[in-house]
Amino acid sequence: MFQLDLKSRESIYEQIINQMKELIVSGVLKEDEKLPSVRELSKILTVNPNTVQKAYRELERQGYVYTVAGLGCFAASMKDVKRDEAAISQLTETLRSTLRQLTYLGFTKDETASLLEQVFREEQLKAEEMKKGSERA
Amino acid sequence: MFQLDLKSRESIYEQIINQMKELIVSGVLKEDEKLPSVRELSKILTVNPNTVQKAYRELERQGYVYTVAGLGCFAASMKDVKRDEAAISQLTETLRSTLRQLTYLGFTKDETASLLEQVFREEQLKAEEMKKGSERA
Amino acid sequence: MFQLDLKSRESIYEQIINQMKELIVSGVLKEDEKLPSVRELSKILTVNPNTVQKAYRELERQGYVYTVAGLGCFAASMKDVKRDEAAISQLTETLRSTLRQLTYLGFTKDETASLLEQVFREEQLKAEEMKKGSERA
Amino acid sequence: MFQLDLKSRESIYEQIINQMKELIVSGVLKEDEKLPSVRELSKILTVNPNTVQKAYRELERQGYVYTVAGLGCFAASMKDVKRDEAAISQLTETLRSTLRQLTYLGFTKDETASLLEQVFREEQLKAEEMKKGSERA
DNA sequence: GTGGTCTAGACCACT
DNA sequence: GTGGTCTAGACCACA
Repeated sequence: MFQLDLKSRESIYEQIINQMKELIVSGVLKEDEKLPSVRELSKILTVNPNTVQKAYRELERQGYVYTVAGLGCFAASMKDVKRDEAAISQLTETLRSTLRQLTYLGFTKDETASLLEQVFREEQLKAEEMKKGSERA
Repeated sequence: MFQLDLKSRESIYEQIINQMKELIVSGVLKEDEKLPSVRELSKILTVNPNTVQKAYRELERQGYVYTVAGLGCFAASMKDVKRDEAAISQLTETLRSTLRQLTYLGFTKDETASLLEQVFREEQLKAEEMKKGSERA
Repeated sequence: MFQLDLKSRESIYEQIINQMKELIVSGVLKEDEKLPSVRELSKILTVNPNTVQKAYRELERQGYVYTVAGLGCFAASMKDVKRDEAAISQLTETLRSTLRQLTYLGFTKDETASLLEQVFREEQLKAEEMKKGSERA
Repeated sequence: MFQLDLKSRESIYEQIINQMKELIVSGVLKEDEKLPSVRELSKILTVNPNTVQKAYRELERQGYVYTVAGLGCFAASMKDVKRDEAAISQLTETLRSTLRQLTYLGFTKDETASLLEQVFREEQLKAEEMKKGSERA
C-alpha cells in the first residue's frame, strides 16, 4: 500500500502526505472512509507515531481529511480540499524552477515538451491502475 | 545583479547556484570570464562567505565553473556542463511530483497544460531579455 | 431535534450538552419534563451511550437537569442553574481571547462590534423561533 | 516576557502562539526583528524545544513570522498575516457559542454588552501599555 | 480504542 | 549557531 524511501530527500512525513493524497484523490479512499489509525499506520510503516501524526495533521490542514478525536481520521470530500493561491503559486514557482534547471542542462524546448508528455501519460496510467485496483478489491 | 529572497524556502546557496547558472547559460557570463570572488560576492549579498563558498563548490562539481587556485573562479564552457543522468532523473521526479500535486488540487489536464505553456513563455522572454541586456553592455 | 457535526472540533459530548441547554433555556423542554433516556438518545444520534451519559452527568453537575434513579433525567428549574463564578470567568476569558484573535487578524473595533451585533441578532432570532416552535407543538 | 500556565486548558504551544502574536501585532516585535531561537526560548520557558518549534511553525503557517533555516525566525509584515475565511468563521462560531453560554447562565443582553465593552477597553489599555513598554526599552 | 500534547534525547543541512 | 526531522517513550481526554 505504501512505499517509503528512507534515503529519499523527501522527508518521511511528506511521503506519507503525498501517498495519502494519491489514495484520496484517486478515489481508493472514498469520502468519509476511515484512514488507518496513527498507531496502526506507524506500525505498518515501522515509523514513529509522531511522524504519522504530523502527516495526518498537515493533511487535515489542507482539507484532505477530517479528524474526530476518539474515532479517527476520515477522507474528506474533494470539495473541501483547499485550493488556495499560496499553494498554487508555490507549485508554479517549483515548476518554473524545474523547467529552468532542465534548460540549463541543455534540454531543448522539444525535449522538455516530450518529457512532459511522458510524465503526463505515466500519471494517467498510474491513476487508472489505482482505480481498477480498488474496484477489484 | 542578484535577487536573494531570505523568506524563500529555497536555501540561500541554492538561490546563488541557480542565479549563477542563469547568468552562465544565458551568456551574460562569457566562457572563461571571472566570477566575483567569494569574499566580494558575500559582501554584495550580505551573506556568510561560507554560503557563497558552498555554492561555488557545487557549481564546480556540476561543471558550470572551474577554479584556478590563487586566481579565482571562471565560467566554464557549456560543453563541460555535466548532463548527468542523476540530475536529470531527479528533475523529472520533481516535475512528476509537481504535476501530481496540481492534479490533487483539482487542476484538469488542460489547465495544467496551459499553465505549463505560460511558464514556458515567461522563461523564454526572460532568457531573451537577459541576452539583450548583456549584448547591450 | 439534534444536529451533531462529527467534523466539528467541538467534541460530541459538548455538542450534546450545549444543544440540550438550548432546549432547556429556551423552554422547549419545560421544567420537570423528562429527557430522552441515555440509550434512546444514543440510538437517535448513533453515538456511543457513554458519550450521552457523560453529557447528562455534566448537565446535572451544572444544574440544568436532575436525575431520579430508575425514572430518568428531568429538566430542572432555571433557578437551579448554577451561575457559578468559575464558569463565568472562564467564558469571559474565552470572549477576551476570541476578540483578541480578531484584532490580530486586523479587525477594527467597528468591524468587531458589527460582527458582535450580527451574532447577537442571529442568536435572538433563533431563540424566538424555538419558542414559537415549541408553543405550536 | 512570557507567562505560561501549565494548568491551563490551553496547551503550551497555543499559549506561546498567542503571546507571540500579541508581541508581533502590538509592535513590540518590529518587522524583520528576530524572535528568540527555538532552543533559547525553550530554555527560558523550561519547555521542550519541540513544543516551541510547533508554535513557531504554526505562526509561520499563519503568516506572523517567516523562517530562514540556519538563521532563525523573524517577525513578518502584518500584511502577510493570513486573514483567511476559515479562521474568521471559526472565531465567529466560538463567539456565537460563548455568547450563547452566557445567555444560558442568565446574562441579559445588557449585561453581556457591558461585559463586551469592558473586555474591549481592557484589551485596548493592554495594547497601549505594551507599546509604551517597548518604546521605553 | 482514538487523536493530541509533551518530554528527552538524537542527527542532519544550512549560515 | 540555526531550524527541520525523527525516535521512543509518556500522559490526557474523548468515544
